Amino acid sequence: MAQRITLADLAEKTGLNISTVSRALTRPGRVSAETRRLVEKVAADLGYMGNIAARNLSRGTTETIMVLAPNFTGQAISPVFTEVLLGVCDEAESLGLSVMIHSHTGQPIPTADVMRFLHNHTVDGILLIATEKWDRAVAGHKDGPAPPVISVMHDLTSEGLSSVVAQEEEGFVAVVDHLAGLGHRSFAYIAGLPGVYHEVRRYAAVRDRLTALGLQDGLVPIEGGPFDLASGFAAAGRFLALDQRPTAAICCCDALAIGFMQGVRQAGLSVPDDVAVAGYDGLDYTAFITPALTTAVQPSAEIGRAGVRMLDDFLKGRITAPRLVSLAPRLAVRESA
Amino acid sequence: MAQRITLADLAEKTGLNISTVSRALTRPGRVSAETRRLVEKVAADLGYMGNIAARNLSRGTTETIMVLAPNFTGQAISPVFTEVLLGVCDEAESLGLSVMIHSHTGQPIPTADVMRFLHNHTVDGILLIATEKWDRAVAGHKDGPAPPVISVMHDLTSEGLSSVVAQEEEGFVAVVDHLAGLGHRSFAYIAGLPGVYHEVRRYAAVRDRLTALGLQDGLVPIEGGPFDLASGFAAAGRFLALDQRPTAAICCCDALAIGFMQGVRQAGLSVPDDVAVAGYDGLDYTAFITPALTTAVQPSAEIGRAGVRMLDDFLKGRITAPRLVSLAPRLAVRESA
DNA sequence: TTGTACGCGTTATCAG
DNA sequence: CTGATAACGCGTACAA
Repeated sequence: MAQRITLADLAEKTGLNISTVSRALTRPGRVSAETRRLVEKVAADLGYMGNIAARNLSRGTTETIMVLAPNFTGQAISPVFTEVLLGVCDEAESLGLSVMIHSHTGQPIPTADVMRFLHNHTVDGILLIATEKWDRAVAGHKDGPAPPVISVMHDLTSEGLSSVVAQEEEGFVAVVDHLAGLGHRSFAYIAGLPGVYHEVRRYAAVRDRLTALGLQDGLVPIEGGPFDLASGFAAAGRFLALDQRPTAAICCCDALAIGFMQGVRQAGLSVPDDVAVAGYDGLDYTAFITPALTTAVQPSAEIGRAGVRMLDDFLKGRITAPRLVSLAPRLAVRESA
Repeated sequence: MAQRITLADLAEKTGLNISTVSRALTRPGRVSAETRRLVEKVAADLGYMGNIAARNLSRGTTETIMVLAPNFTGQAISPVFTEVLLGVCDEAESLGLSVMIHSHTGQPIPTADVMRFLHNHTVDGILLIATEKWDRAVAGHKDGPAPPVISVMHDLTSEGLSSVVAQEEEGFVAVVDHLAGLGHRSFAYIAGLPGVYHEVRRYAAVRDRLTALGLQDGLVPIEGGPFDLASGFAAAGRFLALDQRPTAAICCCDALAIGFMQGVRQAGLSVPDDVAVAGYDGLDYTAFITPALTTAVQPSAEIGRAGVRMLDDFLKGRITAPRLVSLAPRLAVRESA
């Protein structure tokens, strides 16, 4: 590679001191207009590009954030994460931040390994996506201030981490209300992975809302599994085997819903006539299948954006105490329910 | 943050010289077993983590690659890119490479801007995803050796860039043959974005194969658009307006196919009875919709992996001349055709 | 095998 | 406003 041109070269060609050249390039206001123009011209002529590695070392900062995606190296990455990632990249770019992506399979996430990226100056901050657990003790901020780590799609404020999440409960309340409004009185709940944050919260939201409506006796939890299509398909089998089939199915997420619909329809049931189906997430393609899926659309990309903004605020020292931002989903009523 | 511990600290605690400590950590074989253990112990005790920024500067390398995703900041990111990204992260991790992700909206891609990431030592190499154009002249390797840039999902060997692609032609040949084998004699082709690499190649493949079969007169190209669901839906309208509707529709990609199916079915047509539909890509959810989509499944993740391997080989000097790797898709025959 | 000394390219401090 | 100089922390010829 070329990359010979350094500040020293510019200093030589301009006859200025290397420090002046550096200043002219990074704090244009701190030098005379004349010097500035000169430096800029010579820099352009010589094709100066700088050396990020050197800058990082000298400044002690990288202007880079890392996003940690779970199960990325698995069967299929959730389209939801993709959306979040989109928002992350978008916002990061407009804030002048670079983004590094790192996948991890472990749940709970290896906290120490994550902190290492901060300590060894690989990145300035980290965005956790849908991370189940965070141990503030092993992270080393048991009683000290929180590190530049933000949790997205999972409320980790209890561990001292600022978080941005969707109001999942609201989403499921809307789903339940919609279904109840349609006259349904029996509800299957197609579960996600047992014990997992999202699964627990969503089921609780459904159960509580049904209880509030006096409909709790109509709730039939059905084992689902990982948040994917195949699990939904498998759940359909369990649903079909029921003696008394509920007239509505509330799925923990869209992928489960799609798989579920496929399963019941293959068995000859009609959606929504025999069983109404609703999901959660709002994946784009749910609007383009037949029947189009009724689902609570969460602002995934916006969640990513908000996470990056929060991280940036944190890095710039604009916020210091853990904060929680939660964004509202909206119900998209379509054909399936 | 803590991060005080440096090699100098270890040197002090062990009584060894800083360079010995450095060696013990990076070339364990070049020091005595005793020193090595001592250093490792002290390093562990003090919680030494190193400083990546310093290492990068000193070594002149970052052990990081950048993947450039197009249109990432747009409507919806293609699930195909997500798959590729998955493979990239997977392989990069096993090769000890970090990955940075950067989106760009411009087509053609701003070659100079990309080269800058290399010259300023932000990353060691770059993976271009589905990049339409690359100008070797502005990239600065008109007649010199190629830079550490690999193109994925788009053959750019003509511009001197090693590339890894899917055998799209084979995929569409398989689709055409399958449809013809089913007895179809008239074929709608739902196009992608006009002029774009994939669109051009795929249409040509369909047309050529149909011609080879003597069926070229049955080909009816229909305007589609961007590779998304909405474009497919819109294309369905044009298809429906045809005087003589073909009995089969070959779509430039799965998203177009899904949207198209949705459109024709809403109009009361049956798939595959009134019109058989086939796609290309093999998105996972195409198997879980009704009717399940017949499509050519390309090994997207593997393409990402191969791209990273190739880039790594390039960086390690194992390969130097531009190379082309192309992976075969396989036809998944399902319900839609 | 270990130590010395310098280079990597920038930024920042502190005079001038 | 500009210049000299000292970090930044690590890698590595070269010498011992």
